Amino acid sequence: MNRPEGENRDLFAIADLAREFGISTRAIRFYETKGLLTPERVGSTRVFRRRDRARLILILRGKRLGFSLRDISDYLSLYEADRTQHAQVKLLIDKVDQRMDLLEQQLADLQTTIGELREIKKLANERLAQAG
Amino acid sequence: MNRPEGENRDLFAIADLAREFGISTRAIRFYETKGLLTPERVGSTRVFRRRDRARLILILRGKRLGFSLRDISDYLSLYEADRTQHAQVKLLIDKVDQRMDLLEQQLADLQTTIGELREIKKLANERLAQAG
DNA sequence: CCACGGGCTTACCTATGCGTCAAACCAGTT
DNA sequence: AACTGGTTTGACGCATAGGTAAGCCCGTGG
Repeated sequence: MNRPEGENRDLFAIADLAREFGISTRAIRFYETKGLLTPERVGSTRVFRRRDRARLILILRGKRLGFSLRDISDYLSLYEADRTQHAQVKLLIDKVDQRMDLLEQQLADLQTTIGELREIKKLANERLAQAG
Repeated sequence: MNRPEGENRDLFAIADLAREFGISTRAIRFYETKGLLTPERVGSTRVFRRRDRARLILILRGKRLGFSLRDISDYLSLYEADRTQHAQVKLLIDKVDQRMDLLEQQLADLQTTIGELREIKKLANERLAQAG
């Protein structure tokens, strides 16, 4: 009745992945046009294997991290075994470092903003109390 | 000869602000069309006061924080003195909280990614050593 | 036989946030 | 008068990441 779950299977339809990861089939096709996924075909129908599924997971993580599909594409090329070239890897590690710096900066800015909002909120509350 | 600096003056031309904050005049006009800035006019020429300059600073911080101009616009409405309504403020504080959660999530994801990159780098180095 | 669910492709549409001219208008100077 | 520099409004362009049909094909079940 219920097929084995993600990890255990080896063949996935586009809708399977879409459902599993809560994205649209359109998005998946889009990633393919950008070269991030390269599903096989049976006739004209896409057939994804575990490898594609793994890549998709990395794609989605990359997106959560705020990287562009272009960046993610570069990152994915790291996983193309043999071509693991030192320079490439360094370049990507640098990108990740930059991204971390940016996020830390943002967190700091946010602390400031939060402080201001609390202040505004306090004033608002006082005003409400007086008006009441 | 040299005019007083930002803080001390009260009138600014569009180019003054653009220069001071390292953005284009086009960007400033764009913010105006979006209602984030409302400079006065002398004839057809925009004239900005300290208030506009202050708002611009907030706009730029909002952008650093990754908020959309729409969000920033909402945030700025907080500074419209009297209308500091409790609900509004809460709503925005929520947004900031959400943003913080997101950033923390991103930082966590980044730690994972960094770990993986280090691993890849290590493998690459080993391979280089063997090849050498 | 025919409808129905999925999948495919092509192609146009959207939202963001400006960049990049273009054409025009003043103001002050030479 | 001509030129320079700054400003204005319009309007089109661009990149990113898909959304949203439209139209076609295929296999299945009633």
